Amino acid sequence: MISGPPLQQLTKRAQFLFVRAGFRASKPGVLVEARRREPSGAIGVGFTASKKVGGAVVRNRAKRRLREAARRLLPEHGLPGVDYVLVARQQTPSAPWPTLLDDLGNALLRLRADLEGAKRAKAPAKSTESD
RNA sequence: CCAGUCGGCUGGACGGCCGCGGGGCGCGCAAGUGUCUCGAGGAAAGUCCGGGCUCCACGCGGAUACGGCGGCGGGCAACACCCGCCGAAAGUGAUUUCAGGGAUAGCGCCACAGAGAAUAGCACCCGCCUCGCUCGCAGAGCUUCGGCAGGAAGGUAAGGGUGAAACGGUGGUGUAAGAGACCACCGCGCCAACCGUAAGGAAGGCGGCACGGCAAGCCCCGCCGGGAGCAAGACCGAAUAGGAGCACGCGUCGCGCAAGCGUCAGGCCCGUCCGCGGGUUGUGCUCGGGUUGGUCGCGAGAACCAUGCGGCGACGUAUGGUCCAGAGGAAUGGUCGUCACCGCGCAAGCGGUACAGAACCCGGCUUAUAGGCCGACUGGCAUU
RNA sequence: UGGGGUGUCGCCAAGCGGUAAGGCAGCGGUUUUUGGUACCGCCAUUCCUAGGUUCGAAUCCUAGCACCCCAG
Repeated sequence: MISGPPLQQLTKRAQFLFVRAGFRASKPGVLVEARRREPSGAIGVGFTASKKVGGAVVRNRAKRRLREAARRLLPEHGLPGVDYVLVARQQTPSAPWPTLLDDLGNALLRLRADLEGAKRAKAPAKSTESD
């Protein structure tokens, strides 16, 4: 595996709510939220699936697929010091595997652009932490 | 062979690559890492019952209230579960279903229709019969003298009609017409030889029609139930938080008798651009409570498998063998290929493979479930 | 884990054993030159689902489904 920044799992409700206030990118297979926690360090990642996705078996399956996809793509496309939350959608358990990987990859690229743009814009005026 | 009834089992297989949780062992100061091994279900579900376990309450026993259960016998740790039997109902049958105690303990309800709906009422529904009746009406009823019509009188409840249900049914005797008034059978009620542990069955006898339904309406009878739940509960456990006790001490200045308050100094903590700012404070020791957090509770048991024995069966028992998930955002997977099964298609091929995820643990119930397999039995047809 | 509640027309709802009120909306008509208003009429055959009790069930009982709320 490519050695990137270490992954760290988000577990607390407060951590999820923190990320919820950040950027988000929606694809048919997955909804990704991201917010910078610190300038550098571990990549935080959390997974969630609501009851809308299905029963317990289906939700577990969705989270397993997202976890596997994140394990492959996040060290390469994720930014250090940023927390990501992957939210399962209704197509997550049934979508073809390459499609799911594409969706996650595109979402991560989009968020990388958003995060870096915000960093530049935020540099002069430090106090404006909107969105 | 066709149709059906009941019971039981199963719930995809193999391989490549990359991974996950628990445990053992090795290496390592540690972080880790290598290796071996184990790793979801018949319903893990719904949370509807019964228990174990833990804490709380409680002198013992009983009663009331409330809730649950309700044929009999057995099984079980226990049960609302299971087995066998009895009764009732449905089906040609195998078989299935049943909250299946009490309606002379009492109260309540029975709409509409109908004459009448519950200590029966009796007669003003249509009727039937008798008649000593012919009053009233415009008609001193009409008449072929046989009767007909009417009725406000009497008898009757058989027939029709209403209703879910109408106070026994069918046939006969009887009668003016009728009526359990009487008779036979059936039904009903009471008693009952005998059989059965019992629920219950029942030969037979007696009575003489008298006792409608609803208790998943209130209720009565019998039996059962103390409450909460693993977020139970136990242990560990910081500081500038904060409680109690003991010993020591009582810094500077101001006010004050003192307690105390303010101030400065000192100690400690936080932030820091290292200038300082903010907070807090007698010192030491001991004890107890306790938030975040951590550990335990947590899986060798009403356990599973095989065989024998007892029992119709549920089940019990003996011997031998096995160790079998245990997290805390929650593991047992992701992906690719081959095969199996099903559907579509001439074919190549394409699509699909159920319901569903342990969270303290057991015994049941209920509900969901693609497909496949096995056994027992019933009815029909054909053949021998 | 424990406890409580709701489900009736497209929407809001009454009804608590005896033929399913009412309002809004909708449809048709009358009035009006037209629209609005007003008036009249129509609109529930599975009362969330499946069984059962009863002569009779939206109502009573049992099981299930969906949704909501409360406590820790």
